[in-house]
Amino acid sequence: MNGRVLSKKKQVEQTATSLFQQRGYAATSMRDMAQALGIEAASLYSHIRSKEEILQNICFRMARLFFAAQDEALSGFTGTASEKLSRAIVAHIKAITEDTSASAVFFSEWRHLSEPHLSEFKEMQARYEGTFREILHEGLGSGEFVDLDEKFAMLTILSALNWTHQWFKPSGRMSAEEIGQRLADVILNGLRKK
Amino acid sequence: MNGRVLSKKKQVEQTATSLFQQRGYAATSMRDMAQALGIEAASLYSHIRSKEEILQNICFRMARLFFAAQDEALSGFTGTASEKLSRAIVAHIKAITEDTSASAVFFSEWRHLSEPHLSEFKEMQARYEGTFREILHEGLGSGEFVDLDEKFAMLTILSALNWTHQWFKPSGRMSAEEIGQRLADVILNGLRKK
DNA sequence: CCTACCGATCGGTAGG
DNA sequence: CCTACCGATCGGTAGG
Repeated sequence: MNGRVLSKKKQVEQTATSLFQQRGYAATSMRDMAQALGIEAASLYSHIRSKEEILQNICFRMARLFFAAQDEALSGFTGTASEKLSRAIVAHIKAITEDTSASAVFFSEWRHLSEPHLSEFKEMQARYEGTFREILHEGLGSGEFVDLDEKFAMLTILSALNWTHQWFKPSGRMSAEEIGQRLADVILNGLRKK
Repeated sequence: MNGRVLSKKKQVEQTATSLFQQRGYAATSMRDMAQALGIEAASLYSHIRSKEEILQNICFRMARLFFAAQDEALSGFTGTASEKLSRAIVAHIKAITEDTSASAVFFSEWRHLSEPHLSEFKEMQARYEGTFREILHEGLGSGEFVDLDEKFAMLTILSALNWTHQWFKPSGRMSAEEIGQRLADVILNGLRKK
């Protein structure tokens, strides 16, 4: 166990993340995972308790990443709603790019969580989105933003951001921060040149 | 068979669409569908050839809807890139709102298509997205749009549009056309008041 | 980490 | 549209 070699449990989770991303949680069998790792299906249970436990770990670890990035970007920050929105967007992209595969699973597979995890997950999601809604509310109240339905705008912004995981390559020309800044810029100012 | 009663085959497809949307294709069993329809699983095969055939019908029917709306909006139309983009966006939203459940399945479950349908689907998807890319290319060349990566911008715009199926209610205050226009407006001009 | 195995469930067919 | 049933595969356990 050192920094260069992942623990077997981490290896299992990483392999599972990749397969869940490619085929979806329901369509990935324990035997698929075992084969990808070169072991027998039954051996997986030395490292994990159940298939769903892996999904839980992926989803809640990503949720923590999103909250940590958001908190860091906003706690103690005072500024206009535009500035806050911009910081929240950059933080969101930063969290996505930290693990694009886990993000894909987080966004698409959480519905396969069982109770009580499903309810807990939805609660966290609502809380996270709430921060965006508050920023939009502030900007609408101050007359900084154009007249828009808060929830409508929040969902549209987040869905625009959430496909970043599909094409982000850590080896690409732009850093996560640069991509986040450009996205924030287009969301605030639009595609059309002034 | 008249206009008021759906054929049994259409009933099966509609029930399947709803279940695929809620639980995903892989997690929906033929027995789930049968139960929702009040018949035995084996009886489904009087109306459909296989589970995947249903998915194929949903995905390719939606694809035809998207193309038809796009063609109607753009064929023979001459105008600025902004105007074209706006029309393409309204058409896209119109197609989504015609069947939000089928749209959800179209967007999320197409990866479960088998060959050769999967390749055909991807080809159509690339062709459809290509129209958006061309419009962006035109607007970038003419200096109408701010400097952006074409593919990046195309994917971001479409992902912002594609969550409309999540919250659109035909009974809501805004029509599909109005929603499309507002989305086009925000994409072109941004959230920030000028 | 393996062999051996469990009961449940899967998509689908035969024959009416 | 049903009963009866098929072989394959599922997540998971016992015991080493």
